[in-house]
Amino acid sequence: MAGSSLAQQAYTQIREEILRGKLAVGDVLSRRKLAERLNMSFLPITEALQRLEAEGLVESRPRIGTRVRIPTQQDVLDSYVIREALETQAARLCCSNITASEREHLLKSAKHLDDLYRASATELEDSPFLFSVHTYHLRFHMKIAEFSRSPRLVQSIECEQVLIYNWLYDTVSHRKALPSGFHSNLAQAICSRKLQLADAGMRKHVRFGLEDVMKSIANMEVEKGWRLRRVD
Amino acid sequence: MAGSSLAQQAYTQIREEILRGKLAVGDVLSRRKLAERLNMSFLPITEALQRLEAEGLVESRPRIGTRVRIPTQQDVLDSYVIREALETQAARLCCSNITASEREHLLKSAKHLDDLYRASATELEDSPFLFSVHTYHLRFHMKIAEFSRSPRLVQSIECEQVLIYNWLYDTVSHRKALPSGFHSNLAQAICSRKLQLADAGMRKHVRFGLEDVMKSIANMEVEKGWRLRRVD
DNA sequence: CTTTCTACCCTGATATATCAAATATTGAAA
DNA sequence: TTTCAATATTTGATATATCAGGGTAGAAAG
Repeated sequence: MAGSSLAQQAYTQIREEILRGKLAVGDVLSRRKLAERLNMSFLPITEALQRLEAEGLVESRPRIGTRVRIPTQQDVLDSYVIREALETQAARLCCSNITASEREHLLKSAKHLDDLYRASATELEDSPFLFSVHTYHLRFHMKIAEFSRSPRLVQSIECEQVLIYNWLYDTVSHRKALPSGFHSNLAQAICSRKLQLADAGMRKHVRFGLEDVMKSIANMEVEKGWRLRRVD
Repeated sequence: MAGSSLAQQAYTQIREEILRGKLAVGDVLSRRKLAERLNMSFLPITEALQRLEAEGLVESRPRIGTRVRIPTQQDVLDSYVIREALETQAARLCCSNITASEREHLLKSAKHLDDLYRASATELEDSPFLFSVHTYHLRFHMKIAEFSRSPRLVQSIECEQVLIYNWLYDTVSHRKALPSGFHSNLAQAICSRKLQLADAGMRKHVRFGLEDVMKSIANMEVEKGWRLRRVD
């Protein structure tokens, strides 16, 4: 980290703060303030924000300002479409290429994940335990992507995942209990050696919960205009 | 165009030159030379190159140089994996959402495209006619994406398409004749209202020809190191 | 003639300065 | 008190300057 470029450091830092919720949706990001806070000139900051904008985490308008992106219903819908496309592909390739030991690992992880979710049913909404479950869940999905043996696919999924996925964690997820064996069933479908099963299993998995998220987005009242009121 | 930012102009210009082959694979891109040629400082150039790097069209190493990206076999393989993921998703959604008039349009385009390919069988490798066929082919695929009614999906496919797709045009494509009714069959599968048919049809379509491309890449002897010999 | 090493040059990275556009603020006029 | 226009401020965009890392050519040594 210390050896990487300033732009890289800024990117990592800002992204982390957005994902952790330290910077909330709609928050204004002043390049100069950030530069001062991160102790660098605002050029590396600009580069970092350009990358984040390309990834869809922030949005900016020329000579007006930059803010953490406010996702629309269409954004979330689109995100799920892409996720479904990429993750079903990962499931297919994983199904074809997975080794015996990886298969064992995946099945075990799925079982563990289901147990975690069952245990977390009684937890409070913002407990650290829930966050760890969430992290584990993400890792489970990335594991499937890795077993597909397509580095680029892993990268694409990673990029899509964090966009809305992490955001929905804060707003709605875990509201409804998951079906029993939710992840175990998926893992078994993937390990079945049958492409159709793997494909259908993942498709169902991704689509689950989409409606809830859509509803919560609709209820969320956010400033859609560009009134970037200064924060002092 | 004249009203857009310098960075945007640079991006469009450089990208165009890469896609048109004016800048060949492996060519060195000097930010300062580009800045002078495009009549701007090298900051907008830097921003443009960063975007192109994120999209995978160029690659750069700190304090060494930037060049038009040299795709590896793995790159091409990965590109096809992503394309298959995104385009089958487009085919599925298109299958579900297409209107009667759009269906008619799609079927007609497919027929026309098949005719074009049949007519182009006797053309020379680098004829302008072949390029127009290629362009029409691309438009056919984007039409399917549009009919899926997911703007983001269109955008993602657009981004993936140009990367390698256009490149392979120059190196190998059209070497082998396409099966008769290649595109008409795809269009019919998509218009069948049956998801499985649409999915399978597109999957087959995308995979066709992958092997040829892979072979031609293997034979291509390019400098893989970073010997960025100056061009005067 | 070949190998080694050093000085020079080019590269991307970063800092600082300036600009024009758009917003926010203020204060005078109604 | 309200309206509105002039001004101050902030923003992203761009230009220019400087820096340190790495490559290259050519001198020096074998």
